[in-house]
Parts: sequence; C-alpha cells; structure tokens
Amino acid sequence: MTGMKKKAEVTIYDISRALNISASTVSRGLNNSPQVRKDLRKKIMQTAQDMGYQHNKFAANLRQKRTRTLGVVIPRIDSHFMSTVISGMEKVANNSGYQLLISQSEESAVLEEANIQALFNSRVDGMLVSLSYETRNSDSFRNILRKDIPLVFFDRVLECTNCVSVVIDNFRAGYEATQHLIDQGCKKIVHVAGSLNRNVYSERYRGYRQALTDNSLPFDDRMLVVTDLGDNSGMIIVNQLLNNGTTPDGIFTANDTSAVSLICELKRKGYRVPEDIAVTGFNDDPVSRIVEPNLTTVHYPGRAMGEVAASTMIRILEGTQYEKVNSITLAHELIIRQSSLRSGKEPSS
Amino acid sequence: MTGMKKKAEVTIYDISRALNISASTVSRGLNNSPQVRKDLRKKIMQTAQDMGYQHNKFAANLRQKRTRTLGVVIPRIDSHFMSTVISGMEKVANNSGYQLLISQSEESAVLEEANIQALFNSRVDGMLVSLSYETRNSDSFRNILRKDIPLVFFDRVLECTNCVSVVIDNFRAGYEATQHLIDQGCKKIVHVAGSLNRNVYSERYRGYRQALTDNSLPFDDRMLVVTDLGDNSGMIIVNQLLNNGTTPDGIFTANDTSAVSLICELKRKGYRVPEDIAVTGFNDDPVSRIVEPNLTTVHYPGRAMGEVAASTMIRILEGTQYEKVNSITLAHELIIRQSSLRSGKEPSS
DNA sequence: TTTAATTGTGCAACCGATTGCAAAAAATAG
DNA sequence: CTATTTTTTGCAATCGGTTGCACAATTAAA
Repeated sequence: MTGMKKKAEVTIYDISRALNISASTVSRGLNNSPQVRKDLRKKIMQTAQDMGYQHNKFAANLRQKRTRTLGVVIPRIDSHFMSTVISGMEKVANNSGYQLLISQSEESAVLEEANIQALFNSRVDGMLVSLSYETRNSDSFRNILRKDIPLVFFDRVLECTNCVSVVIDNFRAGYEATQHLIDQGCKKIVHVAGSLNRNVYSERYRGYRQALTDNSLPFDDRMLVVTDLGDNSGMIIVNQLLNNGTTPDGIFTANDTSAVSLICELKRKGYRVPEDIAVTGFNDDPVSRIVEPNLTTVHYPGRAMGEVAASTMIRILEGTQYEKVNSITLAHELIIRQSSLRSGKEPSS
Repeated sequence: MTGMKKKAEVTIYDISRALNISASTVSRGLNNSPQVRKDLRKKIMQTAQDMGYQHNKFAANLRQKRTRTLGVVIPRIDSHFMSTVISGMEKVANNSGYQLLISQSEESAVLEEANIQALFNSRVDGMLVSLSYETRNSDSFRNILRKDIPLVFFDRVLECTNCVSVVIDNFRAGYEATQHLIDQGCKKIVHVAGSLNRNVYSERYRGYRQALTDNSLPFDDRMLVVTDLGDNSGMIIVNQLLNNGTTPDGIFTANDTSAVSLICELKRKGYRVPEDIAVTGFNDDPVSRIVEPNLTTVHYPGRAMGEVAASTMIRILEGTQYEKVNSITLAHELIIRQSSLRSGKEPSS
C-alpha cells in the first residue's frame, strides 16, 4: 500500500452548484465580504457547514502569496527559558491568526542554515530566530533578506540593518551580577560563559570585566571558563579551576543550569556556598528557587520576550509598525538569594 | 501602508524560457526524475540556482494534496516533559522532511477544539495530540476522523478505534511507586493527582489504589488530593491535609513539580522528609536530582515518546506501517532516591 | 418616469507546480 | 536501411480559492 488516499474535497464549486450561484460569490460570502447580500452570506455559510466544506489554505495562499505562518529557528526547545519563550510566541501568534513553524538548530550552523532554507521554501511570512552557538555571520539569511522577508532576532541576536532584535541589556545584567558579588566582599571572581560568539555571553562577560575594572580588581585569563553551560558543566568547571590553581571566592555563571550543577559539585567537594564561594546564575529558572542554597540569579523575561518578538513581527507584517525599530530591550532584574549572600545580610525580598 | 509587498517570483516557467525547454521538464529535472537526461537535469538545477529560483510549496501541495506537515496539539509547551517530547518529535519529523505546526490548548477544551480546526484547515497530513485537562470526549476529532487523517495520541490519550496511542504503563508505574512507599514502611499514603479525566492521572491513581488493596491498607477519600499539580500545589496540598486532619507518612504525587513544591512546603512546616513523610514524584525532571532530599520518581521517557509518536505517524503516512497498531507502551522506571528512603537503606543505584 | 448612483453577482484569468498521455528523438534489433 | 523498443520531452489539464472588471439589479435622485 502506498500511503493514505484522501477523500474527495468539498469545494466552493460544489457549494456554488448547490446554491446555483457563482464560485466567486461563494468565496466572497465565506470571507464575509460586504459585497454579498447579508442573507445570502448566511445561506452560503450554512450550506458550507452542511456540506462539510473545508477551507483550503493552499489554494488561498497560492493566490494571495502569503501564509500567515511564522518560521521559528532556535537552538533547542527543551530548556525552561526557550520553551517559555515559544509558549508566549505561540499564544500571541495564535491570537492573531498566525501559526508557528518551529525548528531546532541543535547549536549547529549547518542545521540552522538548512532549517532557514526549509522555512524559506515553506514561504513563511516572517522569521523569528535565536542563533546557534556556531553561527558566525548573517550569510544564511541572504535569501530571507533579499526577498524582504521580515526578520526578528531574539535573545541570541546578530547586528543587522534590516531587522529587529529583542533582547535584555546583557552588559548591564552582567555588570550588576558581578558588582553584587563584589559588594558581598568577593575579591576573586570567576566567570563561566557560553560561546563568546554570541552576544548574550560576550555582553555578560563584558559587563563582568567592566565591573572588575571599575572596582580595581585584577583579571587574568584563568578567571574565564567557557563551557556548554550544560547539565554537567559543574564538574568541568571545578576541574578546570583546580588544574588552573585558581580558587575563587565568587563565581558568576551565564546560566542557571550550570550554576546549579556547579553548586552541587562544589558542595560535593566540601566547599561551602556562599561562605567559601558565592555563586550567581542567570535566567531565574524555577530550579534556582529549589537548589540549596537558593540561587541568586538574573530574572530573564522569557514569556515576554516571546510575546514581544511575535507581536513586533505581526505588526511589521500588517504594516502597523510605523517607526523603524532596530532593537527592543526588555527589563531584567537581579534576584538576590542565599547563594551569594555573605555577611549574614538578608536577601532584599 | 498595508503590509509587505512581495517581490516577483522566479518560477519554473522562467527557467523553462531561459533554457528553451518545457516547464514539465524543468519540474521533473528539479525533482531529480530519471525521466530527464542527466546532463539536462544538472543544467536545470544550475540555472535554477543562478536565477534564484525558490520552490513554491503551495503550488506543489495544492496539486499533490499533501503538505508534509504534522499538526501538534498539547496543553502547554513550557514544561520540561513536554518540551522534551516536542524536541524529539521535531527532530524525527525534520529528518524525514516533515514540519511541525504546534499549538497549545492551555488545558482548555474550547481552545483545543479551535486549534484542531485550524490545523485541519491547514491541511496537516496527520495530527499528534496530548489532551487538555478539560476534554471530555472525542467530539472535536470528528472532522479529522471523518477525513481519515491519521491521529496519534501521546501521553494524555483517548480510547479510540482508528488511532494510535503512545503511552507508558501508568497503572503499573503508580502501583510500583506506591508499593515502594509501602516497602519503606509507610502505612498511610496520600496520593496527589491531576484531573482524573485524563488517563495518565486516573491510571496512576488506580495503580495506587490497587497497591493499597494488595497490601491490605485502608483508603478513605481524604487520602486523595486533586490539584493542578503546579508550582504552588505544595502549599495547597499541605493545607488540605491539615484541614482534613490527615497526617500521612507517605505521599505519592503524580508529577515532580508538585512533589518538589510539596517537599519545600513540608520542610518549611518542620516535617522531615523522608523520616516523617516519604515522598515520591513522577517524571524524573532534572529538578528531582537537585531538590534536597533528592526525589524518588518515575522516569518518563519524554524524548523517546516524541520520537516514537512522530515516527509512527510518518510510517502510517508513508504506508510502511503494515500492522494495525492501536497502542505503543514505552518502558518506565522507578528511580529511587533519598526522598523516600527510610530505614537507612541505600538507593539501588 | 427617466437618469444616476449604488449594490450585488458572475466571468475568466490567475497563482505555480505536477502529471497522464502522446509524440518526438534516440537507441537497438532485424 | 527499415522496424521496434526505449528514452526524452512537451502539451494541456488540474489542484481550489481569489479578485479585477464588467454587467445586472436595485435603489435613490431628478
């Protein structure tokens, strides 16, 4: 056997035949066009219903040259942050009659490009992208940009003249997290980053460096650890520091997953957090409230980011975005909890 | 201004004109049909490339009456379990040249039905569904089933003759989790469930009841707590038990989120876990390894579930699914950790 | 009642790729 | 050098809505 055979379709032509009117009138009626008499409109809809008519988006798309579909390319969907972003995005899109075509790059530039091309062929009206670790430049977006398909980056963005970025101020957040550790009396603070190709990590790193500088604290290369920030990064980080001979009194990591992994590993090795080593994460994943000690972190508005990215895209598509926006920065917030609190201070709420 | 204006398309007709051959030959050439001479095929592809040709899926879909698109309806995407399922699904689909159209019901039956209808209109080739809390019956799937569109349920499934279900043995898992608590010496075990409309929760509950019965342990209504299993369910559960005057020595909850929330709340109230109250969760979310004490839970193969659901669907669509499969049950595993371990026993790895 | 304005309906072209069928071209056989 | 088979190619219809334009029907104005 060779796949499913589709049943014959009920088309507007069947309806037009049944009502003895033309297909154009049926089409207009179904679209609730004021060009069609009200009672006739009602009759058309009723008949369509009765006959089990199903609108065919392809025929319509083919003619109208648009799909009401948005392409989404993300590294992976199975992180708390990203699934929250997508959740917000999907909701906004759905409410405006758009659908989402989601694909994962798995942090690979090659797969990312393939996904972009596939979405391009699917004729998405717009594209929402958060870049992979590996991506170097905007080459894979040539086609998209050439065709004037709106492009909105979020979180992991790229400098780009004809597109919008939705971000938080990673520099400032990194600065604040580091400054907070310094305020707690830390003198030797290590930073754990992801790929420095990506704005989110390079900016946080820049903020960290600036805070050190502003407080006249020294920095050397061994104080920067670059990892995949994954579930097992804690062990890797600790090993690298031990090999280095670097014993920090504070660690600022670029996400909560690695911070939590790190805390577990530190505890296993007999370090006290925060007394021996204070730790700060990034993202405000739910786990940051569960780990002991509770993790100080930067609240990252995932759902809002998805909503803003989607609604901006839709405004662009519908032509209601009058001003040329290049970048939208959302508010972040340093959430202070036990993992960084020394000197018996209470967390500020 | 009224939206974006699309640039004119390069079509197979343009290519045919440029090469002075017919459009059919171009179409065949681009599809790598052996009907076209090899060198000509190559020339066609090259020209297409040079001219910036972009395949138009709509025209093709319209003609071929299929979309290589799968519709997915889930309660929400922003849970660890569900985002993992979707991740696996997307990967399998992508590898087979399919795309996913994902929508969230937000546990609402009305929204679920709307989503199904929208996907139906988008002419998805098949539909992958995990039901909302509210869904009562299969009414919303009338259209789908009438048109013989393959339907695969996963996790939260529905009895249904013409569709496949991908599940784990929730009854047995519930039984095993409860039996484990009994083995640890618990005499009064409370169960925390989600909506009992859904197989996953009713089955786990049934397993729990069966285990009590088999061990001649009494049950009364106050020992069942039904909640949304959300982030704050811990407080609600504890309050309800206190109001009940029920003080259990073991609690089996139907997911990890509520188990973790519960553990935090119990600790806050001064109970010791597992000495006073042993706790067992469900799902094996990463947080279960972080919370203290580490959470005993049932490992739930999310990624595999997504992969199996997607590949089953694709096999059905491609006609390579010869046998009539009604249900696929994946393996689960009770993961024993500290939260349930009394009597100084070590966890069995 | 005639003319002008307004509203409602239909015709036919169009979107762009696919494919059954027939015919032309090339290869093989006799 | 024909006759037959095989390989290539093209014609034209098809998928099912949408929409510009023209014409018909109805209403309003003169």
